[in-house]
Amino acid sequence: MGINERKEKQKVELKQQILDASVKLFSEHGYDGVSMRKIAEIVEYSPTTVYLYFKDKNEILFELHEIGFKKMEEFNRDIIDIKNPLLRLHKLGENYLRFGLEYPDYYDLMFLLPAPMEFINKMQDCNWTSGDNALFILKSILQECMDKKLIKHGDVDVMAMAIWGMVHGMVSLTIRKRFEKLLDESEIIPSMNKSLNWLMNTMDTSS
Amino acid sequence: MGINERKEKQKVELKQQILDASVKLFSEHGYDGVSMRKIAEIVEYSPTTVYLYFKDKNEILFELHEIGFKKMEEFNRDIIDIKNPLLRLHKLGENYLRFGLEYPDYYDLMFLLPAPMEFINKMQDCNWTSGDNALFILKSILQECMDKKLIKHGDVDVMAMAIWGMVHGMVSLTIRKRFEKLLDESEIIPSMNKSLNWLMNTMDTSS
DNA sequence: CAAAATTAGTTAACAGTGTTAAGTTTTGCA
DNA sequence: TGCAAAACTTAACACTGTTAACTAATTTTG
Repeated sequence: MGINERKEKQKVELKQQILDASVKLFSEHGYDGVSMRKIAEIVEYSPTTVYLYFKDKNEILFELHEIGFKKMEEFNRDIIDIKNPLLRLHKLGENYLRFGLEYPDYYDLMFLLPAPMEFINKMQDCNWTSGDNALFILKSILQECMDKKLIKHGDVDVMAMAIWGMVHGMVSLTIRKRFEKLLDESEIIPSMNKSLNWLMNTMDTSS
Repeated sequence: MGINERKEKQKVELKQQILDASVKLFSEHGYDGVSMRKIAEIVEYSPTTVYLYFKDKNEILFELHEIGFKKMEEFNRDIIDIKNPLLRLHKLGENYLRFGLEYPDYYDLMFLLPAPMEFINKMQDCNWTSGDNALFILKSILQECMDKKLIKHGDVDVMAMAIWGMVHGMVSLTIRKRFEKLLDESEIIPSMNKSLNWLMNTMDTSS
């Protein structure tokens, strides 16, 4: 069935083109810059054709959110080399902050905007796999720190929530412009890193 | 000038009516339920009349954000009675979490949505007074803790950022539904409180 | 008191949004 | 070649915030 194969390939290609157009709009004009009509214009099809390849706009935004998680994974590719789990945890936190500030739009989609979660909730198998994987990495490192007695014994889940909460909180307060009027522009990023340092030091049993 | 007084009073009244209508829509249908046309319909004026009393929709949302801060202040009315600043800090954190979960829509407007900040940025005197005041309370308590040597000496600004970041992070991850698929529904709120406890204990010099 | 000027409010429109139902064109196969 | 299925488009719905231009009411002035 060579003809069916070719048709299948064309379908996959157009789906990818739609996604590429979405990425282009998203990267250049942010979340609000993505609209079904603009996507359709780029791929040179009518707006309704997009709906033959994606259920709705949320599905497209979900795919963009997935791309964001892949970018974040790349950010953390080098941390596995760090032997000391406490240092590795620290670096993971630093990377998280850096990612959020370098890709605020992707960060928004991954952790702030409702769209991707709305899509997940309408799926049959509604799991947030990307979030699950990211949290697993954090928990594993924390467990290792505890096993090696580098941090005080405690509930890993609770500690993971606290640490993730802290870095997420600082990133989201920054990208949603809540620090702008409170801190000096130039002090925001250093302060965030200092806050992370403070937490790491406070946790460290050797200090 | 009794006639001018009456006119002024009428203007103030209609402005208040518009705000009341906005609060009603916001409380009953959330952020997306507030629209200029719906507000106009409630106050029984044409949509464009609203623009004679508020510069734009962002100004209305800014006012709702201010109402949110007043609600939050009420939440913290009783904490001044707590003598021990470390306990007061703990209670402040607990209240923050509780407020965010009880009034997720107001919390959204106060700390997550861009609208109020966009309004502030277009003002001549662009200060985020409400945010400033809230941060001041946190810093003051932290300073008192440090003065009484209940916590390790350090930079108050940095610690405030870390603590605010953590509680804000946990609330925003909750209301933006990032914990839903990761934790058991019933465990979210207890876990958040445990995380706060963990931080407080880790900070406490006596433990 | 009547005319002019100011204030208050409305109508109509612009330029966009996501999404759906119905209709058309293209394609593949018997 | 005819027909069915797939692919795609047109037109429409029900909204959104916002502005310019117009009308109606009210106040001030001559």
